Amino acid sequence: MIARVALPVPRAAPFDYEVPPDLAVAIGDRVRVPFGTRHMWGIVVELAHEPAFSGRLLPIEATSGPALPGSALELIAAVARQSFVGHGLALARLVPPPSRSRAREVELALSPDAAPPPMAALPSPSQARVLAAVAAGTTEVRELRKLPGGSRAVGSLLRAGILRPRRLPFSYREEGNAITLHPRQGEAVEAIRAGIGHGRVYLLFGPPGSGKTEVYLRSAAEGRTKGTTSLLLAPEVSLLPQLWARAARVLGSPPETYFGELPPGERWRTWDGAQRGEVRCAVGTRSAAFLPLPNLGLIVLDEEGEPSYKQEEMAPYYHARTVAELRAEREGAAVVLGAAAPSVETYFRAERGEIGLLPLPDRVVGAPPAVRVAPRGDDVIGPILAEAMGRHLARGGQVLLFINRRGFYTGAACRCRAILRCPQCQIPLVFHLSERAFRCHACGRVVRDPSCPNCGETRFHLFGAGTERAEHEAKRLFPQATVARLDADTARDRDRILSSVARGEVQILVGAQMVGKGLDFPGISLVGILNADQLLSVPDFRAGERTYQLIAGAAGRAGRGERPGEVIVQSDQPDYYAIRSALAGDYTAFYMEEMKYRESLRYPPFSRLVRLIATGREAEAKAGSLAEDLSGHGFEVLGPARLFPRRGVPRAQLLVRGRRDVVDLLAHALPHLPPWLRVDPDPMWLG
DNA sequence: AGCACGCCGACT
DNA sequence: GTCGGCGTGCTC
Repeated sequence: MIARVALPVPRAAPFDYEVPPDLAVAIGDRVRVPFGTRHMWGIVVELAHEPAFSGRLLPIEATSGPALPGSALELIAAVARQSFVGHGLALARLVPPPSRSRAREVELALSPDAAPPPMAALPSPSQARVLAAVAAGTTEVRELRKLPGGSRAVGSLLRAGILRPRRLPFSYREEGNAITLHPRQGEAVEAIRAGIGHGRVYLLFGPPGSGKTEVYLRSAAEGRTKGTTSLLLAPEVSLLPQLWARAARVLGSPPETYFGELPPGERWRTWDGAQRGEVRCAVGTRSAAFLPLPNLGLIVLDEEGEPSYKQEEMAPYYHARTVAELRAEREGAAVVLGAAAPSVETYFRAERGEIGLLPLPDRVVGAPPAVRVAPRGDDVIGPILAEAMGRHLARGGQVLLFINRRGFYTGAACRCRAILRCPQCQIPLVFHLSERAFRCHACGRVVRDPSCPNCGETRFHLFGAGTERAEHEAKRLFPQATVARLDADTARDRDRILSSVARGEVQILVGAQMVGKGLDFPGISLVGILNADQLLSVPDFRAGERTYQLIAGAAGRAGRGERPGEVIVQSDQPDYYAIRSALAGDYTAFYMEEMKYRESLRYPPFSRLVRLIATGREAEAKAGSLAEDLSGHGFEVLGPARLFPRRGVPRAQLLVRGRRDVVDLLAHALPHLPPWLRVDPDPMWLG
């Protein structure tokens, strides 16, 4: 018997190995094979009787059992093809390696009113200390081990079943109360229910507070009665706790979780549970789109326009939406794309009837917020916003301040007009107060005592504002208020920060990207968007769309409870269409203007773009000759354009513009990618 | 992706 | 003389 094994090497085709007679190997199994001078783990993609390779075959050495089912194998093969990556490499990056999950947190296994443990399990003094600490709220195993005799006691208490690993990654809880559906919500659930098993795709289009989440969850519950499984995706880990808690309420049992930063053991546990058919519902971020749930009935992408659904840092480049739609085609799952501000491409498809449009016109949670614009001026928090903050805080409301940059000052300029840049990446350095140092947001380099590369000056004019400066200003203006900051730098405390916001212990929350999305805190009555203009300063064809999404999304956080909401957008260009229509909450007005712009410059959805990135020495020259080559084959090529170097390595890019089939045509024209070239179909950003 | 093989510059 | 630079090419 011959097994074809996909290995994590650039080449697309699998390698043939002999299956030893005493080894049981199936398609989708992870196997260890000799490869050149070393050994590698790969995945069996095919079994055959005759080898396709004429040389001598080596035997498979070992197997660690099923890594994924055949359907997921084919799905990943399709994604690998579209992103010009070898099947084995894509598998290695998308399928988690088997890993034992070690308990990081524990909880008491017994409810307080349960029967006491039998005599044999009576705790020793050190066990008693551990139990007392757990009862007092210490759940981290690392902490418990520090107690006298703690290391051993935790182990024996786990073995005895008195403690158990805490599986639920979030402490956030939501009080359960049944919600009656609005008629339009009911119609949407009914439509989605009919699409389960038929691979239909829907845009669930409704303003913030129109009850989209309830529709997703009721649809998942409908699927459950039909015996199908569901996958609920959110664009950001910070949105998972609430989605998880609400899913647990509506579905009656907590869903599984899956996202990139999950500890390896937990990731594997969810993945393996899914392929064994033990998972009926999972929540996660974009990588969860690949979870091999059998009998998949529903995939939801909440806030489908969010760019974080696209993997763009590392190959394989994929969009969770296209993965979901591939699964709709192959597995019959219904796909629900939920958004208040959908991507222009998706709304275009809905308008043309390519996908179903399910509108939810009315807000069912709270009243629409009053939205005002205020000049930005020189203040981080201008007088109009400050006045409103004082007013809302005095009435016991919570305030959310949104700013799209991290750090304290976002730039430093020398007398000689030079801007302080990262010596490796060439992008402007950002001053962080927490470290009293400059940081490069591309490579993470920390620069403590910079000097101007031009004139040697060591003093700089610092300008611009990020989350740290906004936090500082909020504390200065309202010293009696508790201010918290949530951005990538404080993300490891995300759970704690969000819980204290939910409990009302935080009056002012300052945040970047991650707070602008679907967070649902009834106590937040005022949202301030500190610098709406900064959003537009990105020279990119999606800048308008992004501006609309961020303003509409942040505004949607206001007034979800009893108190009427208020939104203040600081901008010096309030008449720019993306800002004007976002202030009015009028997506279709934005869409019409945006479509004129996209059509005039033939940007998506009026074309399809593919981004080709060359890296290494002579990147620009190589990209240039590739451009000539592709033009000669009839492709419309833009560029080459030089990019900021990555880790000191020069980069250049080309854009290829074409019709729907441009990716297939390119794949034909570039059967063997040189190692210095990456291909990113349908890029989110062009820079 | 690694790692070996291979052919040209400065060193004990 | 050789130690080592990293340019090509192969791994079932």
